[in-house]
Amino acid sequence: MNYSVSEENYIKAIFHLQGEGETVTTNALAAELKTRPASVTDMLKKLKTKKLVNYQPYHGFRLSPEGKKTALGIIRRHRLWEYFLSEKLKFEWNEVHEVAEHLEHVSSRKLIDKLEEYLGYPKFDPHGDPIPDSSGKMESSPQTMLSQLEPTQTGVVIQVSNQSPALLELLSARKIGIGTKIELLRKFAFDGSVEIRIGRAAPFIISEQLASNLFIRK
Amino acid sequence: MNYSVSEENYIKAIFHLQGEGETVTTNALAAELKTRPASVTDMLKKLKTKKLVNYQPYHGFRLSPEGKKTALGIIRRHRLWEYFLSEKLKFEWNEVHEVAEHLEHVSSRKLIDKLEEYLGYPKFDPHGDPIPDSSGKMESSPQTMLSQLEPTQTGVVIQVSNQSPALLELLSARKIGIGTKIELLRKFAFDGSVEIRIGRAAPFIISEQLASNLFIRK
DNA sequence: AATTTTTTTTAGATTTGTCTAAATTTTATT
DNA sequence: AATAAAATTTAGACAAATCTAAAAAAAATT
Repeated sequence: MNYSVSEENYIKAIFHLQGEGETVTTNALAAELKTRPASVTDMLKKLKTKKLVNYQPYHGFRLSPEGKKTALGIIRRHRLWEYFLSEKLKFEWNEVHEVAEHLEHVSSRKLIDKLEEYLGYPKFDPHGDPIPDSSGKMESSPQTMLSQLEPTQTGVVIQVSNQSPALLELLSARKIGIGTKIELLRKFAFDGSVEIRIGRAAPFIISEQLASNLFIRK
Repeated sequence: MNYSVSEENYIKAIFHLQGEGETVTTNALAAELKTRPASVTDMLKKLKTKKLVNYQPYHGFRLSPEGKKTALGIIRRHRLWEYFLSEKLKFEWNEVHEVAEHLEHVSSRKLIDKLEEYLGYPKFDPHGDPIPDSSGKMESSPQTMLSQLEPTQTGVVIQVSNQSPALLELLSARKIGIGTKIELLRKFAFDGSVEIRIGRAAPFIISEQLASNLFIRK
């Protein structure tokens, strides 16, 4: 019922990699966790005996129902702390992830439930990712890619596709964050780049790659 | 500069045991940490190479200046979290300690400084213990034992001498906590017990032992 | 279908923190 | 001062989590 920090990190990483239906490979998980494939094999044997993964040697793995439930619990803790850091402690949007990586492993059930209550039962973290409730359910944010907006439509950023430092750095420089209202002015067919405007500031152009990593709600 | 959870627990325990001028013994520390004397010896060798303790085999030890600074940092984190849990998340007074034991090991400097700011720079935790500031300084609460009050004097509980579950349980049953206003009515010379009254409730008698573990401000 | 390449697992070592049992040192007692 | 008792350290073992290097299995290529 209670897992080590290391086990929790493996469970969380498998959850992120497995998505809807994919099986996860040893190498992929090793890359994700910046560890060695041999270490992954070792840990998977342990997680298998604990019935948290369905693992067949040489043929990849996915989380068991129990493993998935555990993963959602860890993600719940992570995202609630991110919300707390951002909303209450006024951390910058791109600083919360690293600190939450540590806080998420404090596994008091009561702590997390009371924290959630204190925060007012938020449904999304500062990156726009949904926060699972105490039973593991979460909203699937109805989202559109910015690049799919039509010219002169306006939307609010509700999510970014991932939290790589490179992306966060660029967003920070562009002054784009969750909640930012963006108006799409033109689309350039040549390279897919789009011209946007934020508030009354001067319009500017962002790459197709960036535009398709920003999810918005109209 | 950054220590493991285990190292931090040793440092904190040594700090509590060494008080003003005492040298700490291997057995005392083993008892405090619920571990074996041999384990303590092992860890002390490590802490010595890291220059956190002054340790002479067979002759006890105390924290070095660097070790003391580290201890105060850990205690600062612990007490700020206790304050947060009690004040913001509405934990019961006697529940905060255990959760804070885990939170205290999340060592982001920025997290703690921002938490302190958010909490309004509290000077005492819910047990009445002073919270070190970011440089390690803390107030030494000017305190009197309840048992030293004279009849009909009144005081406010500002600290309890320790946080043993047994004491906290008794205080909880007696409905006594930090901030409770107590009027001392009589002292019984035979066994040192004292009759007290809280607000307008019926007076009752507490043991000398309990009375001398409650620190009050007049 | 055979061979090469890639992926994954195994075998054995390492680090951290713990333990038990035995040896050593210090302290207390006669 | 000698001896007994208590405290402490050493020696050697173990579990968790990691690693490197080698072996084995699967996938890709010829």
